[in-house]
Amino acid sequence: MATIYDVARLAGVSPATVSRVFNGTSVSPQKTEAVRRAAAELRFTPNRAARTLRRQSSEVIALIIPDIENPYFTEMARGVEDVASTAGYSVVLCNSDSQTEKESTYLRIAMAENMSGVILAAASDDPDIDEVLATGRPVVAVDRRTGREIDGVMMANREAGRIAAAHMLQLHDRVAYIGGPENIETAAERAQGWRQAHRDAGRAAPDELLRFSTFRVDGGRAAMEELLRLPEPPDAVVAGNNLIGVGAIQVLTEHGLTPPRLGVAVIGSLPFTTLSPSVVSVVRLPAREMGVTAARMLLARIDGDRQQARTVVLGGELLSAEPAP
Amino acid sequence: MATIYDVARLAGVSPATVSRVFNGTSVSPQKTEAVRRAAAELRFTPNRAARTLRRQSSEVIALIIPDIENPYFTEMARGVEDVASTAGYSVVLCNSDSQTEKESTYLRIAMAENMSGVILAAASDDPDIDEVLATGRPVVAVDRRTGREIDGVMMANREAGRIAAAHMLQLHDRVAYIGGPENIETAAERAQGWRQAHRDAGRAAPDELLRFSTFRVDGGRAAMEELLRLPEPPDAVVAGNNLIGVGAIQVLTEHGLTPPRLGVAVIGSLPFTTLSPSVVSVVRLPAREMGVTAARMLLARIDGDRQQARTVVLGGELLSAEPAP
DNA sequence: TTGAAAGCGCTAACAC
DNA sequence: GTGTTAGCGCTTTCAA
Repeated sequence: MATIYDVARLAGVSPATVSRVFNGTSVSPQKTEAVRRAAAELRFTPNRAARTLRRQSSEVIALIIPDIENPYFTEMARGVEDVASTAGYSVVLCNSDSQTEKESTYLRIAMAENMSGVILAAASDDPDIDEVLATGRPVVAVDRRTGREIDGVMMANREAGRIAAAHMLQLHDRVAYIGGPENIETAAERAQGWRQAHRDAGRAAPDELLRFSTFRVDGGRAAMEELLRLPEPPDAVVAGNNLIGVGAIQVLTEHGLTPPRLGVAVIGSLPFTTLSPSVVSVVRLPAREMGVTAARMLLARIDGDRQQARTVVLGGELLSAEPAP
Repeated sequence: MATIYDVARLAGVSPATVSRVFNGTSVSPQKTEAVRRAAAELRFTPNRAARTLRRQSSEVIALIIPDIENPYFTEMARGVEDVASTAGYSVVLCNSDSQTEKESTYLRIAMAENMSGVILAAASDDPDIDEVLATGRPVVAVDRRTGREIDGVMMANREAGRIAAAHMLQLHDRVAYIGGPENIETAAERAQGWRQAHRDAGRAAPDELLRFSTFRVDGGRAAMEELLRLPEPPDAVVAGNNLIGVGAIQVLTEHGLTPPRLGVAVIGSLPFTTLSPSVVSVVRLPAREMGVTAARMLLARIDGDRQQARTVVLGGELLSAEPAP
């Protein structure tokens, strides 16, 4: 790989001038042209490690998510990437696998690589970000709060849970809820919405129909199996995220209870569904928009935005499978 | 962030000794201990930009895929990541979006960042990798060939197509095929398998039932719609990849033809399916294994393996929905 | 506008 | 085994 010295020699200028051409400071038109020509001829690309070392920052942002195989997060990643790449930033996608340890490793790497900032969908409610913040690098939280005074983009989880459950309660009596791990705020909030819907309908929330599981397909499967084994099983279920929805519907299908035989509402889009859209209600969560918003906030911070930390809350949209009364 | 000079001062040794402690060359136990203590106290993490600049290589590998929202590729990514992170390497996941231009950009970044190697699922059959290869960095091709003499891990595409079609031909007469873009080898090979199956069965391949589309859900949808509008529609269909399968089944469902009313075989796993496993035949492609194998080959090359380029071909596994005769 | 030169933090060759 | 030192390729003062 050619260096600026090679380019400088070929163009008959100093290395500093080459650098200036590539960084937009004023250079005479002739020299600019000569440098461009030489750079093209040598297929010169600035060495990023050197640039990063010198500048103490690189045009890379880290996006750390808990599950790269979950379409909700990949959709969000697309949003982040589109905004970032338009602004000339690259995105490094890191999969924490919901493990705080892996997450910390990636956070250290982000620092050690002098990355410009981090977008974090945290694996726990107390992620290891203080050191990153101490270096002055911005962090934006997505989907899950961090307990820090930083920018964030969240979903209206409680409201999403409430809408989904309320919708089911219009046509069903015993509406179950399967959520993610109780210690993850997202999951807890959505469950609160389910409770709220019962209260709003003047009923007691049937806690025997509430299950906290994992945000994965197998979690949805296990919980649904359990619910069906109950002496008095539910006649409808709210799935706390997309993958739980998939697992629950799989189990229902295996038991001959494919929706709408048993009512199903899912929080988040049903990924790659092959069901008719008219049989399952979905509270669509705008994942891509969450990514776009987070990326914009982060870039603004990188550009020196110093205003107080803001949290943007995005609402879900009910795509109803069943008629409102 | 602390530097090795800070650590050296605190530990009462030279910077070189600190470096040695972190790089495994011989240092006396006492000094090692002193350095470790000082490093811990200062929360020292080696600056990667500096290390990379000096070493001319970083412990990062790039994984470039055409569609980050396709579970086939994210499953592969998991395989790559598991192997790489065990070996102390980080994986940077790049989404080329099937655009050769974006792909080239990421390849340049990989070079400019001095990454150790690249795993590439190419967007075209002639990707822009010669410069990377010229720098001596290894590239391993996955899923799609590159026309270069480099290591690769491919699926037995033709065979997968043949098995899927042969299976459908056991119970059906008019077996259609919907594949990805004809100019992508993967797609063309699988279609050849479909033709082969017809020949093997002593029939002419019904080319009016062959559709080349995109490897996405909308591609599968459009092609399936077309096929159903035919004066003499098919009674079974082979989907050339997972997402085409999803799109095709969606359309069938909307037309009241949910499998098994019309026979469906899919090449690749049906992502997050909510169908009963007994209604759709799947030729499972071992995506994770492809990633694992590719990562191992790449790491071996990085470690100096100089043997001739090899291509590993992985076979698919038929998960049958319908009884063999 | 341009060039010379210092230095970002680290590693590796060399000297002891 | 350990320290000194040069230098990876770039950006950015400082002077001209």
